[in-house]
Amino acid sequence: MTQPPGTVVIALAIGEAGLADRLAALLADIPGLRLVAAGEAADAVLVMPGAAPSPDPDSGLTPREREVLALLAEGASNKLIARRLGISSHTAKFHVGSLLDKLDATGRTDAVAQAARLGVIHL
Amino acid sequence: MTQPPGTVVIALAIGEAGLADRLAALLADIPGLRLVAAGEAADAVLVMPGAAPSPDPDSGLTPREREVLALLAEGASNKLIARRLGISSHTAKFHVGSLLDKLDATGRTDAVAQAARLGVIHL
DNA sequence: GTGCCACCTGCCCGTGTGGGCAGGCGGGCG
DNA sequence: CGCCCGCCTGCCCACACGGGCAGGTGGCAC
Repeated sequence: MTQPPGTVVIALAIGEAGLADRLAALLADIPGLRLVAAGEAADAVLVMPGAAPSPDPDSGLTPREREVLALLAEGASNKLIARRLGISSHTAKFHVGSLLDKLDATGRTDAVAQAARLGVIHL
Repeated sequence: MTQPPGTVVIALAIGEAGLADRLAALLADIPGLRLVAAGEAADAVLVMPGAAPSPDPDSGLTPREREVLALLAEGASNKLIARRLGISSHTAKFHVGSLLDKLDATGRTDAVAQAARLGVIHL
């Protein structure tokens, strides 16, 4: 059987049999798209929703704190954060302190690591 | 617009724009299947294959440097690192400095973030 | 009006950080 | 032997950081 040029090959990695069967049936006769065969590489994979990275948890951070956190994750000093956001370094430090409290971190380094672990930021 | 009973809702989590567009187009006109709307839960998610974390690149770090990096990622100070590894804080600082050089980081916070991005450590 | 929240600002102080300088040792290799 | 590498150690210095204290404004809800 010849492969139509430009066909997208999809693998099914769905643990729920009912959903897997329904998806297989729905995708079976779509021109330009087909299910992966054994031993073949797929272009994309259908998985259950829980397998995707969790959405950013809120963590109760204010918008400003999120801005500061993003700059922290770039290794920015308080001075640089202040300059970037157009605020005083004292204010930057204030927000850093709030982040440390909310993320239960011992310092900025720990805050960035913890935020990444929690999925609050993506490095 | 009423929802047809039993429609499968699919979310697209494809980083490659070309592939994402093609999949969106292919899936758009399938009866019994539709793409997820904003703020809506999906039944299944289409992702790129091989989304697993890349293997740890070596990055040319010595064993000691790796030990220090792991402690850095816990937010440890040089003093704490020294105590943990049974060395002087000067030596701990020396290794931190080497890490900054090798990871091309501006400081310890940047080193941890960069190491995580590179897959050298896992947070 | 009051209280809460987010954001802003300044100062003080002790500790931490990063970069520089110096030195050393042991092990492996040519 | 000399060289390289990894690891260790000390000192000096300027700057950064974190925690504490104090103050302020504006917006919003009750």
